[in-house]
Amino acid sequence: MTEPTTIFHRYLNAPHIFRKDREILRPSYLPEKLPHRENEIEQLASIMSTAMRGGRPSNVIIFGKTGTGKTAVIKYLAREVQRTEELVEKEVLDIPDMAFIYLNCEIVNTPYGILQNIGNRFIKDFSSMIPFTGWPTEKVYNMLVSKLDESPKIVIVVLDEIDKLVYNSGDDVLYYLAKINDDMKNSKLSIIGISNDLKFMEFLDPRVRSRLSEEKMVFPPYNASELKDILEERARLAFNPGTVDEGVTAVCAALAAQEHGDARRALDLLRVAGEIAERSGDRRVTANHVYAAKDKIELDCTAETIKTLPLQSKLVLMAIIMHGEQGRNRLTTGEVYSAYAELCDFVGTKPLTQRRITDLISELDMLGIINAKVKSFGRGGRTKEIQSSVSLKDAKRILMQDSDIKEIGDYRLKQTYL
DNA sequence: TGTCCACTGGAAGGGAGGGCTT
DNA sequence: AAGCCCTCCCTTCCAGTGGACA
Repeated sequence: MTEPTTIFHRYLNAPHIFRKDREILRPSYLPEKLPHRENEIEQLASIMSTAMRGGRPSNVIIFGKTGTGKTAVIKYLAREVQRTEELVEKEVLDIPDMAFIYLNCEIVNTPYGILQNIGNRFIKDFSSMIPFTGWPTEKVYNMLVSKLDESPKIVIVVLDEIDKLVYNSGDDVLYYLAKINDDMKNSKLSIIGISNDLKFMEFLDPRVRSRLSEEKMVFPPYNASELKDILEERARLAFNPGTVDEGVTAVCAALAAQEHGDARRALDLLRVAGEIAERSGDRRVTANHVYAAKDKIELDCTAETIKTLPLQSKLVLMAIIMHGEQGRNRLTTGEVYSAYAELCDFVGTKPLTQRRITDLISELDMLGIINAKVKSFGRGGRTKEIQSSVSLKDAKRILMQDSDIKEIGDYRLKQTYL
C-alpha cells in the first residue's frame, strides 16, 4: 500500500538546505557582531557615551550608499542602549535616563509627524496623546518641550533617510529640533541623521546645517573580501553544514561588490540562491544557483517596477511593446504617441498630451525599462529614439496582469508606420 | 548657408486632492 | 467644518535644437 501524499510532499521531503531560521539572511536581521563596522560602532559609541555621563552628545550626520551598514549600526547601538538600561534597572549601573528614538523619514516625513512621534513616546496616558493632525505645529512643539523637560533625560533621535524629510518638507523640523535644547532646562536632545545622498545638506539653512553636522561620518562601501566575511558569518548560521559549495559566498560578494558594495544585495543573492537550490531539490547551493538568483532578483525588480507604474505609463510601455512585436524596435516619440493614443481609444480612456507623454517616456527611461536617446534625423526632425530595454515577452506578461489593460493582449496596431 | 522638420524641454498656470490650521 | 496651502499631475505655449537637404 502506498503512503497517502499531497502536492506538498515533494517539497517537504526535499533535502533541507536552510536551518530553521532563514531570516538570518534578511537585511533586517541584526547579528551579534557587525564585521568591518567596528570602527564606526566605536566612533558612534564614544559620541553617545557623552549622554551616559550626563552631557549632550554631538549631533551626527551619517552618509553612505545603500547596504553599507548605516541602519544596522544604528540598530546595533539601540540594542546596546537597551542592554545598558537593563543594567540600570538592576542597579548595576548608574547613568541618567536615556531615550533612543528611531524614525524613518520615508514613512514620517512631515514636521508635524516628526514632532508628534517623538512627543508621544513620552506621553503615557493614551487620552492625552498628540493627535495625528489638527494642532498647529507650534503647539505640538511646545507640548514636546514640556514633556521632555518634565524630568532630566538625554534623548537621541535617529532620523533615517533624513534627505527624504528635507526634500519633502524643507528644514523646518530640523530647525525646531536644533533649537529645542535652548528651550529646555533639564533635558537634552541630539540628532543622528542618516542619508545616502550627500547633496541634501545644500538645501539646509546654514545655521541648521552647522548645528546638525557637528560630527560627520561616512560609511565606505564594503569591498568584495569584506562582503565575503559578512556572508560567511551569516551562511554559517543560516545553512546546514556542508550544503553550500565553496566559492558561493565569493561569487555573491563579487557580484554585490560590482554594485557599489551593497551588503543587502549580497545577502539577497545568497538567500535567493539557497531558495532556488532547495526548490529544485538540490542538496547543495552552487555558483550556478547564485547566477540564477541574480537573474531572478533582477526580473522581480523589473516586474515590481512595471506593476507599480501608473496606467498611462503602462499604456505607453504597451505601445512600445506592440511596435516591437511587429518588428519595429527603434521608435520615435511621434510613433509611440500615435500607438499610445490608439490604445487609449481601445480601452476607452482619454489620451494625455504629447508633451506629457514626453515626460512619461523620460521617466520610463530613468527607470531602465526603456532606452530613449535624443537624436536628430535632419529634415526628419529631432526626436527621441526609443527602444525597450527589457524582454518584450516578460514585460507584456507583467502588463497583462493589470485588469485595466488585460483586454489589449491580442490587439494589433491599426496604423502602418513607415 | 539657410531652411525645415519633429520634436525637446522649460515655464506658467489650472485643478483635484490631501494635509494642516483655526 | 471650512479655509488655507501645498503637491502632484496635467495642459498650453513656445523658444530652441541638430542635422539633412536644397
